[in-house]
Amino acid sequence: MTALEMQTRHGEVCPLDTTLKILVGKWKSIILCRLTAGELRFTELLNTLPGCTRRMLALQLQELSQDQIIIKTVDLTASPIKTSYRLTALGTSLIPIIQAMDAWGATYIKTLSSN
Amino acid sequence: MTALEMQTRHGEVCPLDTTLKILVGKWKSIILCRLTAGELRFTELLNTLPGCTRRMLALQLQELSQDQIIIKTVDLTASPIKTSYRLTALGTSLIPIIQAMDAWGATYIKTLSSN
DNA sequence: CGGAATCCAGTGGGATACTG
DNA sequence: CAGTATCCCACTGGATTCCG
Repeated sequence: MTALEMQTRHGEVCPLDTTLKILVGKWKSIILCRLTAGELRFTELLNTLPGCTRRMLALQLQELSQDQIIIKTVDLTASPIKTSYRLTALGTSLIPIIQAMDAWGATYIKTLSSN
Repeated sequence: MTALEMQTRHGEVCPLDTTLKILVGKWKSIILCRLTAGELRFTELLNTLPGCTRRMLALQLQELSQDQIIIKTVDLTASPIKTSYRLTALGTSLIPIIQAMDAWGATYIKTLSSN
């Protein structure tokens, strides 16, 4: 089920929650950070995520795809088959927010660390 | 445990994840929306959150307090005792991000609904 | 009034193994 | 190479009850 379906199914829809549901997941935020730089292959992505298993990466990519934040393209002419992932227009429109949250988090960490 | 402790405990710290951990919780985003308008009492807050139990509200407020996003003040001279919650400076600095995410979510919902 | 304690169900995510 | 399938555990959040 997509994040939007999860929301609309139960009464009230808070747009803020919709956005949060899309971003939340063990590896989603960092995947989004990576894809901000451009298209990546499954294994390339995996290699930039130490500690992430293929299963988890596949799951998180699947959810982001269903929410139309990223898109997957498969090159069948290649051998072995190559699959690539990149941000959609919707995903790209999230970048400023991601950057703002990343910056806020960095400030937050510095503030609380200096106590 | 605070969101920051959760992060720093396990190796890598992604500031974006720190921010997300703070915002995620069944009622946190909507609580933050409410407190943006100003200070509120426990019961006042509860009344604006249909479906939220006292236990859940108390839990979410506790976590937000530990993360220093909101602050709780208790008026012992009143009878019955009154407790109020309001945003801290850190919490206030989150408002633009919250508004941006809310706006993005609204656009997202409209975009996907018109398919 | 504003919680805390206890119990319980659903789910996110880890380990491992298998596949087109 | 790029995934699925299974099993399992820990944690989030719900229901209910009790307390200062």
